[in-house]
Amino acid sequence: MSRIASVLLPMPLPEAFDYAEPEGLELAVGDHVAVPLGPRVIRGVVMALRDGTGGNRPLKVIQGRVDDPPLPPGVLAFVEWAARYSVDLPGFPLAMALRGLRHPPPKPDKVLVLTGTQPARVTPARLKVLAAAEGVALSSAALASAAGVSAGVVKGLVDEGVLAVDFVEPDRGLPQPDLSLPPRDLNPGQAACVEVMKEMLGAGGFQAALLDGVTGSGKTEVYLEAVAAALQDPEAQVLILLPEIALTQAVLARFEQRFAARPAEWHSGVSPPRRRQVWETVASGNARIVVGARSALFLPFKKLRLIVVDEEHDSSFKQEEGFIYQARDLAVARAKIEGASVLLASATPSLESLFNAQAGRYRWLRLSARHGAAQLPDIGLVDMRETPPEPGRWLSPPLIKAMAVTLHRGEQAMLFLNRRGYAPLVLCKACGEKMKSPDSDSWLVEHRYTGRLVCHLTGFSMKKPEACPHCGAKDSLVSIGPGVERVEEEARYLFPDARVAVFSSDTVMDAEAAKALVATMVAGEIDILVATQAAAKGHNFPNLTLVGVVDADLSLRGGDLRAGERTFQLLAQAAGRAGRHEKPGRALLQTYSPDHAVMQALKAQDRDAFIEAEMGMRQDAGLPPFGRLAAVIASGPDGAALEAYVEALAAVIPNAEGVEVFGPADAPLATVRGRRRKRFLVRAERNVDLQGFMAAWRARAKVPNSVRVVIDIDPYSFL
DNA sequence: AGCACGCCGACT
DNA sequence: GTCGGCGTGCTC
Repeated sequence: MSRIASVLLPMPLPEAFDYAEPEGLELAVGDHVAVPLGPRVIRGVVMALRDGTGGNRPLKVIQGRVDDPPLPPGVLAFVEWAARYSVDLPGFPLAMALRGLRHPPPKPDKVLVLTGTQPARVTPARLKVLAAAEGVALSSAALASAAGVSAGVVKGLVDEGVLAVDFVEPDRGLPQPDLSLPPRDLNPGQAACVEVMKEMLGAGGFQAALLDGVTGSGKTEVYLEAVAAALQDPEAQVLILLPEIALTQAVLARFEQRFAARPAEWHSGVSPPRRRQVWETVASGNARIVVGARSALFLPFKKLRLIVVDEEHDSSFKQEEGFIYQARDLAVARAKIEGASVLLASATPSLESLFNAQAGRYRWLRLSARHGAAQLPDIGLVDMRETPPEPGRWLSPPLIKAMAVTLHRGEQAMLFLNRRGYAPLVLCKACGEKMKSPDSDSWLVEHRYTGRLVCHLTGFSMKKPEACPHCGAKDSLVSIGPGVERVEEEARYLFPDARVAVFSSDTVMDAEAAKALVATMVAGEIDILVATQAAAKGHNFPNLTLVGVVDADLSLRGGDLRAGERTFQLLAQAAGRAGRHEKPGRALLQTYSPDHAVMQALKAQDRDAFIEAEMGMRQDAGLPPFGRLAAVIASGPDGAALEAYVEALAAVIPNAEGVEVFGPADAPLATVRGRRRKRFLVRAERNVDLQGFMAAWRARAKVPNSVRVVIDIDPYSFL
């Protein structure tokens, strides 16, 4: 009996395609295969096999098997689940699962080894080389430097046949974690959490827990021990998901300390050849611990037993472009598919996770005591109406005074402002024209370091003009509002002797630079650190005792669903920077609305009060986690075609119980990169099959060629 | 995503 | 008279 293989291709196709299994090739589900597609040959993955022939129309025949490690069943199921969940084409999540295979593995290293031949002439320099080469295989440059001789001496010996070129595989086997090392001392609260985790892992099958502990309460120790417990199974693998790569170095170091081996690392900063290596060691089961960003969820684990999602509330887990997904939710799904445990950890859990914990779907592990001698910082509000900064300045007198005291004591201060650049808006004081990006509605942000105006949405940038491009007035452009660069300027002016540095994605481009800056801060070589969100979490600065939040109201403005939640999280995290160690810390929040419930809850450090208020509000409005949201964003360069499509879509909204559709409206940024954007927002009851509704709706209207439609399940950014 | 097929402008 | 622009439609 011949067989039909259902082959999924990493391309925007609606479904897996059927191919005939060739004579004499025994395929298996998960195998990589090369298949003809139109005039080309594409690599795909066998999703299923069944007996049969093409029937009416003969099927094309699979060209052959590609010799890469097959995808395990868990990944295949996960890919299908993720596509259904995101209402998107299955080729996209498959492409993510194959990301490690796009590049060849690292090339073998060229090394020199002794052949046993004796040199014709023996010189002192040659003797040094022979001694250095004894029993090792080094590259010629490394050998020359180890022997302290020039490259010429080494080359001479190679030419004489004393040394021979050999090729060795670069270190493939990852160092294995040492599970015999003693755990760190845990306080009773931490020990209790670890016990629950051990119980969950012991019970087997899908289990979920929320590790809810204030900043500095020692969550990392808890999950390190949970990892140790999971790895008692000699084949088990664990995945630690982090919201951004700036955090990975610190976490990798903690694991290295605990297990005397560096975990495998997976994120956009890892080189393609290295990625392939990691992908293969994950597939073979040799990588026991993987630390990575959200895309690590698609790795081909052989026996995944535990997923830890650290800083689970962090909005960077939401992938907003291309294949749209919320990595925290997919982590739970992957754990379910694998029959593994998932641990969501945060000092400020998302309302969604708290909701699940309250409902008993997740075990709720609470850590309240701070680890060691560190104390919670004292949080104070600065009423900007009572004690405003001088005109054109952004730091209020109380904050400046606190900074002076801190610096005088030889301690460090951090000023936190979640805005890159110098000023978020430049306008002409003569005609009032606002500098905008030519192909988008967003304001151009002034960057003084580079002297340019930059659109943070599209990347457009231009030199700051001398005269207003609208009315031609000279020297009429004024910078409105603060960015980190401007706060840095003010800090330097106020404290000319202080060492001031900026931590933002403009000054700290990659993980290396982040590491270097953190080290400088820890070493006490910075007095005032001005930081955006990039530095709001994860690092331990022992001598940091003051955090000033320049604009605490920033995310309270605008009608965003999660604004209050985000502000609370951000400020709690930023405040948590101060006084992690022995020195008591202090946080000062500059606000124009000190009476706002969020500000009051923060000041009182009353998280429960905040959550209760916020949950009540969400419940009344039927918003997540009590209801579900989805967005449709249609965009295109042709305004008329877009309008027509959106009208057509509005006319065919399916009738469904418990679903409300709002729109079409201009998306808040109505033009991006020259494309107009329209948006529908869908609100559904919790029990509604939202994905089914969205898929059915979209299928009812033909999409014109110039229009692109994106469905965003559980949208975060309303822009 | 590619790649072909298909109808309208400046060239050997 | 052709070469080629990229619009649109298909790939088991």
